[in-house]
Amino acid sequence: MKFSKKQDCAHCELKCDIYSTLLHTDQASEYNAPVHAQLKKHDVICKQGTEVSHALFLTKGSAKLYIEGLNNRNIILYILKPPAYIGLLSFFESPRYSYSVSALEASEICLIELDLVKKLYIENHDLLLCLNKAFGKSVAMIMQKIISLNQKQIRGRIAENLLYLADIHQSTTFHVQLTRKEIGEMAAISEENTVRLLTEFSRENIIATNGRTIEILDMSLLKKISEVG
Amino acid sequence: MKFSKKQDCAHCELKCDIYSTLLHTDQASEYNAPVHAQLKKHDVICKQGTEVSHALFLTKGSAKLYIEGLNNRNIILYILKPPAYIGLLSFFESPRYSYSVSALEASEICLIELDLVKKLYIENHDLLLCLNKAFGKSVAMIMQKIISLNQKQIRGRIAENLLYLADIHQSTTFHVQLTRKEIGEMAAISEENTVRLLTEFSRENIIATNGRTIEILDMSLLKKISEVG
DNA sequence: TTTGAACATTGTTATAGATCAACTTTATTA
DNA sequence: TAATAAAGTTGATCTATAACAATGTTCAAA
Repeated sequence: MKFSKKQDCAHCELKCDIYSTLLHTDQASEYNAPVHAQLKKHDVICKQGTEVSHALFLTKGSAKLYIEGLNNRNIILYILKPPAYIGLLSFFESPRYSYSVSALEASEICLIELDLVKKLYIENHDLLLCLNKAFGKSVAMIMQKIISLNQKQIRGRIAENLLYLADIHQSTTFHVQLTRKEIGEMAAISEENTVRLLTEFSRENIIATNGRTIEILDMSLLKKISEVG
Repeated sequence: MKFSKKQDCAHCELKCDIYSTLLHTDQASEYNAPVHAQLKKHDVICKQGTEVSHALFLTKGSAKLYIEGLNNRNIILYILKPPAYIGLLSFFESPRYSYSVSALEASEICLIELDLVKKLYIENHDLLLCLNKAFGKSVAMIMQKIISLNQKQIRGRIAENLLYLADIHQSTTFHVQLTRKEIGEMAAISEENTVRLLTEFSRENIIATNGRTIEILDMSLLKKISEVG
C-alpha cells in the first residue's frame, strides 16, 4: 500500500457523501485533505481483528470483502466497486474490523480520519442517513447470504453468484478478477466443485467461459437454478 | 399482541438509552409516552419483509431473532433478553426488516415511533453512539455465525450454542424456552441430529439434560469441542 | 526457453449430515 | 380424562459435497 500525499477532493470525480457534507458545513475551512493510497493486486486494505482508525473509501479498482474463517478458509461476502465505503460495517464504534478487505486489482482508496467523520455525522443529519442507508443494505445482503450458504446447494449458490457478478458488471459478459478458488469462496464451495459446475453450466449452454471471461447465455434458466436452490 | 395504553417511562426499571436521552433534551416537554405491548409465547414481534415503523425495545421475557429461509427452514441468529433493541439492525433507513423476531415466552415490549428516535439521534451524540455500539456488536456476532455455520461441523456448532445459552443465562444450569427443533435452528442442524448430539454429550458426561433444563458439566471440554469445529 | 509457481481441470473416494420412518413421551383441549 | 396434537427419540438409508490425487495449463522471471 503506497501512500501519496494529501490530495484535494475538489479534483476527485466521485464526490463522496463525506466531501459533499464538508462543503455544506462551516468545517470546510479547517478541512484537511484526506490521504490517498495506491494499492496493488492482493494488497490488504483492512484486516479482520485490527483496529478501525479511518473511514476508507474505494475510488478506483475493485476489492473483495471476506471473513477469514477456520483453516485458512475464507468466505467472500461481496465485491466492492467504487464508489464504496469499505469499512462501513465497522464504522460506528466497532473497535475492530470483523472482516477483511483486499484489492482484486490495482486500486485506489482514500483514508479519512474517523474522528472527522464522526464529528461530521453527529452534526449532519444527511450524512448520517446516507451512511446508514448503505449500512442497512449491507445487512440485508448478509442475511440473504446466510440463507443462501446454508439452504441452497452448490448449483444454486454458483448460479446466484454468477448473477451477482453480472449485476455488478452491468453486463451478461464480464471479465472477473477472481480466481476459481475465489469464485468458490463467494459461494463457500471447494475450488474443484466450482470448476466442475462452471464446465457443467457451459456444457448445458447456460454460460460460456473463456478463462476469466464469463458470458451468461441463458439468464432466465440461471435465475431459475438460483431460486430452486 | 395485546397493546396497552401508553405508559409513562418514569416507572420502567430499565431506563433505556432513548428515555435517558429524552430526559436530557428540551424535547422532554413534547414527549409522548410510548405504547407498550404484552406478548404471548410465539407471538411475532416483527416479520421479515414488513415495514419498519417503530423502534422496538424488549422489556420483559425473551425472544428469538431469526431469518426465514427456504422451505420454511429458519436460522436463529440470537436470543434477545431485556434490555434489548429488537429492530436494531433495521433501525436506520432499512425500509423493511430483513429478519423476524418472535417471543419465546410471555413478554413485553415497548414501541417508540421511529420518527422520534431519528429526531433524537440526529440531535444527540450519545444516543447515536449507544445505538451504533450495539449495532457493531451484532454485526461482529453475525460474522462469527457465518463462519460457524459454514466451517464447523454439527458437534462443534451445538457445543458453541450450548456455551452461548449458558452465557446468556449466566449459569451452567439453565432452562431454555426452546424446543429441540429450535436449538437445531440456532446451529442450522436438523432436529434429529440435535437430539442425537444432546444425548451423545450426555452419555459423555459433558452435559446433563432433563427436558428443557440443561446443565453443563464439563465446560472446558465443551469449549474445546466448539473450537475444534 | 527453461523452470517453477500459481491456477485450472477431471476422476475417484469417503463421510457428514439430511431425510425417512416408526415409535415414545409430554402437553393441550374438548 | 379421553383424545389429539406437539415434541422428543432412535435407527437405517441415501446423497451432496469435501477431500484426495493426479495431471494439464498459463505465465513470470531467471
